[in-house]
Amino acid sequence: MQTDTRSVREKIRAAAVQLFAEMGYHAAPLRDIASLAGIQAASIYYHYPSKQALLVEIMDTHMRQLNAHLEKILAQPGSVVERLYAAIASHIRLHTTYKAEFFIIDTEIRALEGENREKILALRDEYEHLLQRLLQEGVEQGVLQPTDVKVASFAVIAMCTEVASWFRAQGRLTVQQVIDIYSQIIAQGLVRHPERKQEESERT
Amino acid sequence: MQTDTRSVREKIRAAAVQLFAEMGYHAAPLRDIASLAGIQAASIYYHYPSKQALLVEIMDTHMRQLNAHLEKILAQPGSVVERLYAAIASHIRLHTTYKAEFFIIDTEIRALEGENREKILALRDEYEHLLQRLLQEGVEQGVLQPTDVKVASFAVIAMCTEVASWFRAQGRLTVQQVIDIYSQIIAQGLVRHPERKQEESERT
DNA sequence: GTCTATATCGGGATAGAC
DNA sequence: GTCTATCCCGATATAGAC
Repeated sequence: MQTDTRSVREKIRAAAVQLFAEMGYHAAPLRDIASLAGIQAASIYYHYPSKQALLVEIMDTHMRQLNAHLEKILAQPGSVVERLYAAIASHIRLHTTYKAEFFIIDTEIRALEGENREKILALRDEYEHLLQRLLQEGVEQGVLQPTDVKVASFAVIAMCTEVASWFRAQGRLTVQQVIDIYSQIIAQGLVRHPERKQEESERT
Repeated sequence: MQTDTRSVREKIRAAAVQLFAEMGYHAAPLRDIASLAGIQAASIYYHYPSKQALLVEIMDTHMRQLNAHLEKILAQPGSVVERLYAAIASHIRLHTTYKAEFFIIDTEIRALEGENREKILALRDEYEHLLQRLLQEGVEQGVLQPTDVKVASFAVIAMCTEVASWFRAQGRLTVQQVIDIYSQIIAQGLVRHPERKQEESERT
């Protein structure tokens, strides 16, 4: 046990992350956030102009981080499939490392007021577009299945995002194991096609 | 334009569904729900004991409906793969038909108080277990890829559930098209393996 | 920078008339 | 069954001392 060296601002933010995730934005009283941070409610206003500003900062920070990681991956050399695996790994790694933060992003978009909402949604759109561009490239190259790229991007993002809801750091699986399982599901699907040659799948 | 034949209770519930979905449970004032239903806020209490009861009824109804549909599908004859396709179709069909209701189920679990939360979570667990049993059977039969059945069930449910967030009835795709696209992604994955025979996939 | 005290408001819920 | 009127509480935010 050593003394807490985080700045008050950081403590407030961490407390907000915890309570927004546990109770939801509207249900989390500023007094409780302050209490968790070890100060009085009024003191928060020296560091943040409003409760809403706290929410926006949390969402903005990690959406930008998510986008930055994906941009870096897409800019790297390597095949579409390799970059897709890297994208999946990055998404899951961030969503497990910043579990609460991304859970908030995923569930509290509605709590954003006015232009804050537009701003965060624009970042989310950007992320989706980056992934869609990769998938599109793969489909055109013929290395990915011909599919609806928009829908496929939603599917991949949804399943990888939801890891933040159920993953437990001390649970049965490591992050790497989760990444491997998801990668395989996304790449090959669930249905086994043993030595498929010419014959069609049984699907109508 | 004909007269509204829905009971007042139904109107209240429909209004609650709309506003809970649009604004979130805590952000939706009972006065607005009443106004949408064409009555005064106090009149709601003749039909429902509390705001919370309204939320519980909405969630409970549709979680039970979802489970009932899946149970029926699993009890039918047919291969695991056929039943999996039927399960996906059922999930997506319900999540697009009752888009707002399932969006609420997906985002407002935290708003449930005390034992209400346990009750709804138990229903969700039940659904997951039903799907897991099907997947497990498929893996054991060798018709599904060897995978982590729990994680696979989360992945399938997450991606199919999120359809409720983006689907628009008047949008580019019909429900059936969405079902077909998702079925293919879940079954075969995104990576193409042209005439794969013995050679391994390029994945490390 | 943090505190105490408080302004101000909107929310769910209730009482009781009709 | 639905209304009007209102209770009562907890919420964000502000004022101003220290």
